[in-house]
Amino acid sequence: MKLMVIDGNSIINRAFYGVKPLTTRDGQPTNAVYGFLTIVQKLLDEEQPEALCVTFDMRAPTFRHLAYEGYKAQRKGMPEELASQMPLLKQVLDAMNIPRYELEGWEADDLIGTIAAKDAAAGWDTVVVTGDKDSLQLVGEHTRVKLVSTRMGRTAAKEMTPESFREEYGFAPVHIIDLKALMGDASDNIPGVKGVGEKTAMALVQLYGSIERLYSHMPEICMAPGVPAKPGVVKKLAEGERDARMSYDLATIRCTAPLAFDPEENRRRAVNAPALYELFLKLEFSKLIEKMGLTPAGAGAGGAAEGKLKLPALETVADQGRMEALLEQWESAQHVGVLALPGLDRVAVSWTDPESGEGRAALCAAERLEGYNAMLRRLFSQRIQKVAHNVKDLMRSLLEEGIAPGGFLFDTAVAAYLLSPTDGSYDLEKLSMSYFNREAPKAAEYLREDAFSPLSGCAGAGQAMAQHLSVIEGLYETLAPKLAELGMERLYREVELPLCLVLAEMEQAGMLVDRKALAQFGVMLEQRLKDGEAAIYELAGERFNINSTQQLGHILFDKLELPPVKKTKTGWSTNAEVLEKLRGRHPIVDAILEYRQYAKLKSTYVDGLTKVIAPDGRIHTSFQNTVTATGRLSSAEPNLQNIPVRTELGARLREMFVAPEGHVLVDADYSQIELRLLAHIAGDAHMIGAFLSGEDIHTVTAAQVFGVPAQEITHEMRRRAKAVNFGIVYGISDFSLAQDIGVTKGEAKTYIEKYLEKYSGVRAYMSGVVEQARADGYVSTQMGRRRWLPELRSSNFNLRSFGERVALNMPIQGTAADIIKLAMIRVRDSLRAQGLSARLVLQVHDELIVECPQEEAEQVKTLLEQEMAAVADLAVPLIADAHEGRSWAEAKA
DNA sequence: GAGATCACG
DNA sequence: ACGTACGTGATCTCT
Repeated sequence: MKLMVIDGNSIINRAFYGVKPLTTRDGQPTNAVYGFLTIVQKLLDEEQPEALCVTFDMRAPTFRHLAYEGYKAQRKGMPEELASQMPLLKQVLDAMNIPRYELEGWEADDLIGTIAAKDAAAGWDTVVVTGDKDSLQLVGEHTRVKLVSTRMGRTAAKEMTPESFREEYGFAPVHIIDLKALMGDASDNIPGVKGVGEKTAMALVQLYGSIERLYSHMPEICMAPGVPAKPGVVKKLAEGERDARMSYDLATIRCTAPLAFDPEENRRRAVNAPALYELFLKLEFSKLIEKMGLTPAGAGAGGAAEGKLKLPALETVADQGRMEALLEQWESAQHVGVLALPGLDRVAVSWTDPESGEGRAALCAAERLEGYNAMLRRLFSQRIQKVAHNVKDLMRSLLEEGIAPGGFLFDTAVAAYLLSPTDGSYDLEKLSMSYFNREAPKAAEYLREDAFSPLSGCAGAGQAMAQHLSVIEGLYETLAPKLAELGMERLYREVELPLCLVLAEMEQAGMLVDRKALAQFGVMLEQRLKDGEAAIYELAGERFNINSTQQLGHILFDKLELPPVKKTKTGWSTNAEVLEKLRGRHPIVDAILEYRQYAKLKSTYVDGLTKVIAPDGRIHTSFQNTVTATGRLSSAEPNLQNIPVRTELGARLREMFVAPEGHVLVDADYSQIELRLLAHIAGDAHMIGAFLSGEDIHTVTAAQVFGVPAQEITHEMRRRAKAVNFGIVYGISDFSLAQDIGVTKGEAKTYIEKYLEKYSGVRAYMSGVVEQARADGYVSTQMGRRRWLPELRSSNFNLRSFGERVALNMPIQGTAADIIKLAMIRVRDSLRAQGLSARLVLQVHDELIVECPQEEAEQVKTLLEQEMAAVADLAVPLIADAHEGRSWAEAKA
């Protein structure tokens, strides 16, 4: 029989510092509780103990629990974000029917020791789970310790048995008390013997074991082999004997706490599911609810928060007459909800019955209805106001069917994204849970291949669509007022929503690819890869998988004995930066760098892109408008926003993106948009002046930083100034700047100081925006886009620093994103208004690409430059430059 | 599924 | 005393 006892305080601490901040909607931190449950679940799976309990300290956490967080944490005691989670954890444990023990005046350690002792007496084994090395003294025949550590959100547990302990320390576990008696433990207020440190103490304990034996052998000590021959060790030991004995007592875990404990009473029990469900709802642990299959008490009874969702009565539209009647109702309804399958074979519509006020829904299927296509045209015209989830995708489907989309009133996915852009995903199941505490079926219910096949009984699929429509309706009611409340209505109505159509059109347009040229390029790369591979095997003296960083590391650092430069979590780093440093030490390094370049180009670009060329010879990316934390778009399947350009060979890929016969590509990009926005937002007079003068900003900055006239700026000085400019926008540190441009930390620091001295408005902005963000809990762009920053209130230094850098960067990157989004809408509308057949095909953050007939090129260039520049009225000029070419490579120049 | 690497702004 | 720049997506290896 085996009992697992968890050191509650220690593990919740590890969880708190190891798991990124997580809060409920109203700001209650929950990361420590969540992390605790994850850690415990993992260990339970591993150990499968018959019994389980948790111990807690009955007073403020001891210093040692916080010791690894540094003295600041010690001094202040437990941070509020953690303290507030303690009662929550206890509630969760109670709901899970896991016994917990705490005793006035006794530390968790002592309780654990007592429990282990009672287990042993009852013939049970004990597994102690803690993050705290002090407990190692308990390790014995019937007691193991699992030492838990968390790094970067990953938990690892190291198992300590008498054998593994002895292997690591060279003495029996119980002598860890003697070790502490000698060396002390500052974090635990154990003095130890003055003048004896870890080295001496280890040697002595390995030699003598207990201090008892040590003191009885005092005279021989100075001659003993292995003991550091420090003069006066004997004297110090003699003088410190009292301290040693006192420390011994302090370090000893007391296994005699007055605790009524019987392992039998701690056998694992089923959780109290309704209670746990309520609690997890409160904590917004929807994933855990799902994983544990929890359901509310008396399912269907309905809690208070569920009132917002009403399941509409569903009908299946059977004939054209009924459809006609419905369309009329929808046209006079204030709004309807729509949910369509990707191919538009089926569409479900929800609305409120004007007479009864009841929720209704109708399901229309292409296969069953004559005039289905005409119905779609009417449903998706301006005359019916529609609320949908992921409007862009729906519009794309419509465009593919040749139907002009109109009358879109609200997009629940985009709204949820604007309200909280860092949530990762916004599927209806998740939103239903987080906004209404209500489970929704998985979209797969109706997206499955056979969802509506007569064999599988399609009633379930229709019901699932109806349920999702009820979530869409509920979200519309809930999110629309929230957007207004947070001042994002205009951003929503004038940017995000109209952008959906622009993006849908761009996706549908796609970019033409020169398939043959791409294939040829691939053949050339293939050959170089083959040659490179052979050369590398030759230089290494063996064949191995060059793509495996592990195997490559072995070759470079073990076999060829090159000096490792940097570590990763799993071994020695072999990235380009490292290899660059090893250049010249062995010819294999250059060969690998080259090989890597070819491999990347071949697999990601040549092969990757070839795979996704559509039958029309074009590549249709998907623009994601609910992904980034700053408001930028992203591009996926394939990503067309990271096509190579920085190296000559890579840039050849852009020759493969071409315009059709008689057409050209026009590429227009903003000049230094982020730095211009920094100047504008910070209101920095000098930087504004620099932009107004029209000089090269990096050269001007170099002149400022290095204190020499602009004419005397060298290439290297400009390069460094450019790095400082970028660094500032990212929330710079001297260390990283030094790393980036290859100077010492001191020099980097001087550059930054000089920079901020000259651009004092920037300095003021940097401190101001962080301070404001701390007060508000968020940062925002000029158009009101928001990013919440719970990190700023974290007591974890790294997280807090990250929050500060984000606070600096997001308003700049985000405003640039807002600007180009607005520009896209204006450009698209102007192209139409001017009757041009030119169309937008790509956006790459500060760059727009238009495909147009050759004869429209001049007009399009002017239009792009003007519209893009006119979007924002800044304290500095906003400039866009356009070029044309037969390929993207040509047009970029 | 996570980590390492590398492509872009 | 901390660890080291913002924002993405794709591919490959390895568990």
